[in-house]
Amino acid sequence: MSSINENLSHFFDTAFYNKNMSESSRKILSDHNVSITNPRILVLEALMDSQNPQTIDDLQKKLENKVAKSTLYRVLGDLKKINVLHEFTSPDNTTVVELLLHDTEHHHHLFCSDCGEIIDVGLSAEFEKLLSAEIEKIERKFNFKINDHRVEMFGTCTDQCSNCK
Amino acid sequence: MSSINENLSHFFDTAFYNKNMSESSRKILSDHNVSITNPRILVLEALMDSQNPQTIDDLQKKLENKVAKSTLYRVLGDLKKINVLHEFTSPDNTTVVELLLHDTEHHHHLFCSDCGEIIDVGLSAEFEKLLSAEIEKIERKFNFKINDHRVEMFGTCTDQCSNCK
DNA sequence: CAATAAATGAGAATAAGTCCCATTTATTTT
DNA sequence: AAAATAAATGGGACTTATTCTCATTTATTG
Repeated sequence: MSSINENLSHFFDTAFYNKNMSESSRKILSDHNVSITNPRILVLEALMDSQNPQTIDDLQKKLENKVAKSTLYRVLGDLKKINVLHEFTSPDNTTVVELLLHDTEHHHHLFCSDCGEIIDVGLSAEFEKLLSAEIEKIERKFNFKINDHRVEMFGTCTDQCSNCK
Repeated sequence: MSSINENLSHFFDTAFYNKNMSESSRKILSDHNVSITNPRILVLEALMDSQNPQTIDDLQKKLENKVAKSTLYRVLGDLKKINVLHEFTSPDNTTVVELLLHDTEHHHHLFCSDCGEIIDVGLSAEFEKLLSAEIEKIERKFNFKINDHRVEMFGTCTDQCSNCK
């Protein structure tokens, strides 16, 4: 319905992942040889609850003290280690975190300075090709091996934050 | 000599800005109706000392306690307010800061995960045009007004960090 | 040059994130 | 399936970056 979900629907096998979040949390853990514990399942469920990046505070609220702060940070670290979690910082310097469920979901971020919302954005395949070419030039110029990139876009939603929930 | 300086030389009117850093610091302040004080001049000089983004720690070392920590943060805030300073966060979650001396110096960042260095990178004018077009599509799709963007590239320098000083 | 306003220094306060260790939970072995 | 072993957790102490407070100093204005 919303353009956000529409835009990102290809990132999820929705039928699978939404059916039973506990089940898919377990699958993520076992697929990566990480032991299945209650706190890990709860954190994964909280992460799955939203497709866009969330703050640590968002997560803590959802978890309602069912997971200790130290455990939350530890679990997030575990998920980063197995590459299912991406952590970055918003323009107002808040740490945000998002699940990466497939390697295919390369995307970028759109930041609203009014409401703070962060929206995942895919760019066209043609543009990504041009960007890759440009990045190859940079690799040669600076003698770098570049293994990832991201385009950040900063602005404001123009109609009463309709995109921002 | 280094490819970094060569790449960024157009960002600076070197003859002017390097001649007398104290003079140009004063000019920056008076141009923006900010009162000229010693701490502000010292911080601006420390910022001018490097063309690439620096950590707060770098600055504190250069300033050798000639400026109080609270004042340093306050001055950085002042400089952000008048839009001559850009603050962002590196992938390892360190706050970095760089002077923006002209509006013309739109650029992007290349992060080395080996040595932590951050390098300013300009992309070709043709590519920037294509990127703008792509961003306009995003504006329409999400009903956003986008006023800035940045491409972040992540990788490692391949020959013993020759680029990284 | 005096009066007023603004900026600074030093350290206390806050907040995000990490660390430690005794207890609990998962896994492996028998 | 129970015991033994290994791993994970909770809770709070600790660390570190940044902000805040306020008495003093420095700049600006009349």
